[in-house]
Amino acid sequence: MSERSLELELPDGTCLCVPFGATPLDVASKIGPGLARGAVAGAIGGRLVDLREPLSQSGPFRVITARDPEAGEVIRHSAEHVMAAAVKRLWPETQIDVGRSDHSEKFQYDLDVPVRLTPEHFESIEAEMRRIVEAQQPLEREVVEREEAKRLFASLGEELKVSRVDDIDEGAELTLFRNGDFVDLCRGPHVQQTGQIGAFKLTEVGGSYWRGDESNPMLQRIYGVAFSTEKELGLHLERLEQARRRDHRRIGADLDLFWFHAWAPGAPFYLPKGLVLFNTLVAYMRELNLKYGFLEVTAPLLFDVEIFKRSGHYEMFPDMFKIRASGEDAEIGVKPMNCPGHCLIFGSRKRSYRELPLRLAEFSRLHRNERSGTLLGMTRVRAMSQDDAHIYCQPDQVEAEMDRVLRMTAEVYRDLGLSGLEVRVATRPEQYIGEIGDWERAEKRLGDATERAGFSFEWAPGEGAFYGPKIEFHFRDVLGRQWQLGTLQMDMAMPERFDLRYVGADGQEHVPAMMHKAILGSLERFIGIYLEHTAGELPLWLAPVQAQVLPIADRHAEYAGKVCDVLRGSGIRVELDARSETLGYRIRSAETAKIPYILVAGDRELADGTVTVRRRHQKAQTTVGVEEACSTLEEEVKTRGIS
RNA sequence: GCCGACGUAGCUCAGCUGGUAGAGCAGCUGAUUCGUAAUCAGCAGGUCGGCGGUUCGAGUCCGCCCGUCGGCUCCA
Repeated sequence: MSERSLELELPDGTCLCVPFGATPLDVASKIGPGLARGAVAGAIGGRLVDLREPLSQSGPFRVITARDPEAGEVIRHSAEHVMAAAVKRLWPETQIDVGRSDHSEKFQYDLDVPVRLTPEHFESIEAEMRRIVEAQQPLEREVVEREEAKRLFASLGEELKVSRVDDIDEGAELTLFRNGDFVDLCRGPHVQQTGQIGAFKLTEVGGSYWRGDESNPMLQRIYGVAFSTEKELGLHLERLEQARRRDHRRIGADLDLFWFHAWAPGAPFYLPKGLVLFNTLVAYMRELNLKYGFLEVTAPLLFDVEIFKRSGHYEMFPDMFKIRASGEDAEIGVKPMNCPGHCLIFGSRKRSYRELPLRLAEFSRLHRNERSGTLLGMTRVRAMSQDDAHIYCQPDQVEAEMDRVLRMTAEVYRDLGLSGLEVRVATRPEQYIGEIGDWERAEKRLGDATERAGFSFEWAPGEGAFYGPKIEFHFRDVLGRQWQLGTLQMDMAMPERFDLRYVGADGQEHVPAMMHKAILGSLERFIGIYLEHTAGELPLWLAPVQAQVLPIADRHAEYAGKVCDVLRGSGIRVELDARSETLGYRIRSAETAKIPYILVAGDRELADGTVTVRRRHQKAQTTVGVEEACSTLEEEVKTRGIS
């Protein structure tokens, strides 16, 4: 291969030799004019390249067309420019800031617009966008010098953009993309002409701080989605509708699980059925605490804030503690976490190495003064409980304790049917306490333990807690959304801060190692996530009502009541629905309440001492003896059957 | 907290440019006694989120507050 040419390996296996500096569009034209017309980008070695960008390397090459999955991000990126152009046409004084870096799902633009934008403006912006799309404006790529770019943006009154140019590293090549009179600093890639943006829709508008900093003025951010076809847009909107139906706030209200009142923002009321779910989860975690050697405690709810000054939380979260009993000198705080209390328990008497590891678990309700704008149903609350525990051990026991927690974690996620886990090890953040060397050792120990437990993981640099690095478990739900659940964290600060010591085998005092563990995390948040994941169709062992007994007519009510008694005697949560409604009506009522089992009792069942069993969503039924139905349910509860 | 939208019966929503509220479902009562996703009839249910203002008159217009939702933790 000469220096003056590149060798491109095409998807069909053939090799194409092109001159150095040829563009993907040149290559596409060489292959065929139809392909060139349909091209939206090139890809070399899997990396997207703008059609107008000169190629500088050999390798596997593809032309991306509207049919390729990668086309979406190119189309969205170009739609983003079209949107900004449309807004500038409508309000010429608008200054543009920046768009989105990840176009895998949506696009956005931060703009300084002279009007307060509301969704009502979308129609006119979209109409303007449509005009630009229909005009099939070519997107032109241009390489410019830094000073030239600054002069250009200054002449256009784009002060925000001028300052963005200053942010870019010296020596980096600056490129502009133009369509019509719109010009933006941009790396691309972009479609050839705006007509390739098949379908788009603006979705949201909201504020965003200039450079993400709350002390800066606020710009307006418009979000949108774009696809190559109307059909894809339709599918996208359907997915949103599906997510809306699974919204845990809706399910929680429909199934009478929990409720919120304006007088306690961010603090759920658990209704009887919701509390069954909560309590069942706690009972399950208690079972595992016993199995894995965790000892449950309860520390006080209100504390002199001295404890949080000691732990370091007071300094980190100064707004978290805002209670003062009148006439008292001490500032009182409601506890936002359990660890300081557990440290007091550890320090309550002299500790021997013989009682280590000491694993203290607690389910107490915690209160955190989360900012009002961040509250969201059960998933972001101010009052919550965690399946929390703190482990105090000798330094040489840390590995074994990590392994123990990771085994427990794997067991919980398996029992709950949560797959699609992704694990991250989060390292030292900018604000931290302790020594860097200790941090690095702890980070490695966490990574190693994760691998020993059979999880693959990724590093999450700078995302650890201020007191130590942590393992984070992320779970992907059936709709593909990712949620953080459990964590295992090293704590390099608190044992010293609370002056914790144990007497070792050598008769000397030592500082214990400390770890924080939560597997479900906040139970409120977990319940919210799990309801969305399961669409409210909880497995039998967690269902607030496990079975509904339906007598066909009044004359069967007494027998149905007896069936209920038998099931209740075995600990099954059962309800009788003897309303004078048709059977079909009551079946529907039980199905929409997502009750796992419907047991019907009529003349035949009364005569034979049986019930007809209908599993949720299954039309097929079987008739079995009451005792048999009872033991089937008992077995399914016991084994925590998923479905 | 900041930006924006929204707040009408338990739920989902209607209520035009101001003239003192309406539906479906749920609930209750009665009839029906029924074999696997909605039987019929009737009844009841609302300080229109709260407070203040404009007006002869406010669910509707204006202001403040509360709540909920969407967004804000950047990075061509």
